[in-house]
Amino acid sequence: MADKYVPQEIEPRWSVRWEQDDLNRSVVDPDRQKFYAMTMLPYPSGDLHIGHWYAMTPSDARARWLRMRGYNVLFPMGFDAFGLPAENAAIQRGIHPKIWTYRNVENMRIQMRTMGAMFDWEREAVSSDPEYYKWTQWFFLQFYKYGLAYRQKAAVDFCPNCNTTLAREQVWGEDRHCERCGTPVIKKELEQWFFRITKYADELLDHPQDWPERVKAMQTNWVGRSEGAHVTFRTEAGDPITVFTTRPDTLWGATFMVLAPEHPLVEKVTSADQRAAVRSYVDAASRKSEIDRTAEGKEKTGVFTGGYAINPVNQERIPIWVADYVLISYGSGAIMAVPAHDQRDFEFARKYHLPIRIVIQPEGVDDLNPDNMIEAWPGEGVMVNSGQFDGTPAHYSGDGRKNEAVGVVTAWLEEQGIGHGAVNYRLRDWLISRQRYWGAPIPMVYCENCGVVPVPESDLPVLLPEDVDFKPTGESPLRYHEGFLHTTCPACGGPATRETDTMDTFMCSSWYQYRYLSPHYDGGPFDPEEGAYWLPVDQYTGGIEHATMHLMYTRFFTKAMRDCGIFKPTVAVAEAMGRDTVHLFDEPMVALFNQGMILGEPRTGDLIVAEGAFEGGKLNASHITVIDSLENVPGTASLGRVVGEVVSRKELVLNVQTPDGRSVVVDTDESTTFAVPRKGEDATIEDIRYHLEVEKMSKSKGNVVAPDELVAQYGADTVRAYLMFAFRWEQGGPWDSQGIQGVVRWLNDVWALVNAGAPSGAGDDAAERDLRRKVHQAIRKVSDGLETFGFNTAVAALMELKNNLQDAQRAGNVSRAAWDEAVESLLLLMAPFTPFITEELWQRTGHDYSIHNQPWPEYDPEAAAEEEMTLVVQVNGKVRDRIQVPVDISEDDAKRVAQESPAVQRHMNGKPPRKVIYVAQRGMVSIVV
RNA sequence: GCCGAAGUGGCGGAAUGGGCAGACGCACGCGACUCAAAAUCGCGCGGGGUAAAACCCGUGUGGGUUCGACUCCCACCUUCGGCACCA
Repeated sequence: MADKYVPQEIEPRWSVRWEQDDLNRSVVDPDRQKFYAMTMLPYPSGDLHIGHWYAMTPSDARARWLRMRGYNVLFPMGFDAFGLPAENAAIQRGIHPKIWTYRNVENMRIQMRTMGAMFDWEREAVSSDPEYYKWTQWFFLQFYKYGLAYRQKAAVDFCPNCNTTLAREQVWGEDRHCERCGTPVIKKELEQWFFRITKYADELLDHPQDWPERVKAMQTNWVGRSEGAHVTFRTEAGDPITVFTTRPDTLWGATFMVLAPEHPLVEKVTSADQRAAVRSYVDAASRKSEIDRTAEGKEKTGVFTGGYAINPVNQERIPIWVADYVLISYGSGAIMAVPAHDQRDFEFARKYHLPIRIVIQPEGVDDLNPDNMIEAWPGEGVMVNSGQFDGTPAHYSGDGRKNEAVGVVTAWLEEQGIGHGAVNYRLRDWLISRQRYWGAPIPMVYCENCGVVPVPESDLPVLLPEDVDFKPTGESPLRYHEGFLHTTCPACGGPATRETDTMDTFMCSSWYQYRYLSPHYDGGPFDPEEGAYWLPVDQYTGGIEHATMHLMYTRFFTKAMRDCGIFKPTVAVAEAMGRDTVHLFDEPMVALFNQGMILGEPRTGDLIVAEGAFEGGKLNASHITVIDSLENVPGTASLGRVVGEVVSRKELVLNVQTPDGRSVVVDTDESTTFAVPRKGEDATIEDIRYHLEVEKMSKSKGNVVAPDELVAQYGADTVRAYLMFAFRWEQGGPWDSQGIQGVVRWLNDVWALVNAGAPSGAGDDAAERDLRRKVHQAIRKVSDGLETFGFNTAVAALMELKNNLQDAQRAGNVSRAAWDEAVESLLLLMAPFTPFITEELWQRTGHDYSIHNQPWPEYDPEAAAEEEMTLVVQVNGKVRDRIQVPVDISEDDAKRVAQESPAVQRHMNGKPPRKVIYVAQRGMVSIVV
């Protein structure tokens, strides 16, 4: 009897061996085709989560497969190590962010090594290392030099209780409260640094082909391009008010204008008698948060300024209103209101009894009438009430929103000098300033004489000081660090102060794919020799949650780098290598794939009988018994009792739902006794299970799955394979702690099967052909699965192949040679999924180290082809018989055999066939009578 | 409201370009082994129907195209995700 499969013994042994032998070291080799595979790097939170395994191990399997197919594969890993949690730990627990972060990094490195991933640790990059953030700062300087970075006042979220600025993700809930103390946040104006991502708005709309449609759609939405025209109205005093409109063809229908409350002209156009009303409206609007403005629902509010504007197309005098449904941050902060053809304007006009004029009359329906319209008509029609343009058709063209009237009117506006075609975007520039300590300092200096001065490149990095105080003062601790704050001006040598804000951590993660190439290189952000070979990233994988932030920023970064000339040295080397560099550095990642998320495992709460005394509505329990069904409730006690399912628990208090749907509080104390069958009589309240829904894993919900424990229990191979088998990778789903048994059995079977060796009987030709066929069918399925990220079907095919091998072993009808060939293929096909057990068995079957450097088995369609097939016969579209026939049956024979079938004849009822269809590829005959 | 994705057994899921619905697993049931349990092995496992077959129904709902629809078209429902007064 062969020994047992003990992954705990095998896995550490091979980990050490692979590391010693540099098995996963990837080096530039121009003679081989490169493949840069990358998965999103983790934040060093301290513990590797099952979600990390779910994201990384399938990605690793695919990288391994590509390596076996002959690619020179680079699959690096690192840490996105700047960020808020480190600072929170400092404030809450008094640990320095650096110590906390690096301790976590160290721990996670150890955890990650158990995954068996082919990470090239020589290329590890940690974004909080000075040798990393030096270059993050360098990028800032380059962007500044090329006009892509600028400084401006902007509002940030601020918690008045914690006295600190908050990042977006720290603001929670509809009422926008502080994540830590629950106080509603307020807005605060601060001078901040921005990157001009809007300059790339159009280019960002043009996505790499191999990106998911979902991500493309989200980014397109985010950029929010809309085409139309800028038209300049004038106030009666002659001040220009430029508006953006997508419908210049409705200009003649403008019956009023609306300014955003923050619009600079509000004060000036307001008449004396309206001043008080306007001021109070503007004040009220400024006190409301964005959410308040929208949370009030659809009801629009506004106030008349008393001022008038002149419509440049017909010289009409129209009133100017102020309303907060017009946003200062979009377009010009002013609109022309065309209530007949815009729903928002329509609602506003109805509420304040403003005139409505039809200028697009729809065809084929009753004419619109301003008096009885109940909604705006944004659709197609013919221009009316529009002077010389009356009769101009306004129909949407096939390719988008624009109608022909827009083009005609826009041309005329340009001719008249009152407007011009324009494009507007929803996208805003990227605010990168953070009033935070644990990030890369922005390398800028403020001098009284010279103003804003960049730190010279030779002075980088601007080091983050370590001796700082973490009192929540509302500003970065850097502001109070005298040694950091005070410096000399690089231009004039006079006294100056440093910028104390640090950079958004999305900056660090915008270029890490480049730093991986040469994490210790000091001649630039990355070594051009490496870049010229490996770039760009061929396959990027990660969570969908980064669709609009990280993935837009990293695309912007690459384009900005290109325009700053940062790729020039790389291009030169690449061209010398013979690579085509046209558009090579326009995008950071050629292909993208998003995996889903593992959710918590649902379970029902324990059914309990709680006995004790009622006090008000709550039961003070003296004894609690867990029961298996409501049918065997134990004998009645004289005391009060509650029977039902435990829905939740908070410390010593249980919430119990009774069968009639009532919710009862059951309180316990040290004297309460518990009887839990699975634990015995000495159980505690900790042993009572409460109800869990399917929801995101979190410590507070008590539904997290710890990969370390799973690895200790089952081994990494099992955890890897289970994560790949149990879910559609792109979808994810709730964890199922029972399902892993299937994978446990599979690997145990493979272990036993391979160790047992070939069956002793003589080979049977047909059986051997059969086995070989199964092998080649598996090669195809597994390869297909890996290609398309269908890891679950790939593992299913491997399980099936194991079943086939078991059958052959039991039948004992294949020769040793045929058996060995099949086993060898099985191990090779499994290697990307379960690297440890396959390496071990590869060695035990007498093969040369390492299985991971072997070529991927070649698929032979002839070997995979079936000799027989099941001919499916349908009569009037319903399957009536299945007949075994040779694969190469002729069409005539197939049709004849089908019609001879008794079952088929029965259903033909003696009627002649009207039509007989033969589908050779599917082995099917369809008879119509 | 707009944009996008998805609805298949008790559960996770499979089904190449319209062609045998439910691969592979989990759970469950019955049997074997065992003093017993676990592990393991064998059989069964969408619903109805039958002694067994035959047969009928079945991929969110309702229509349509087709010899044939999980797959294509139209309308709708539900769930999830993104954006949201964007002029």
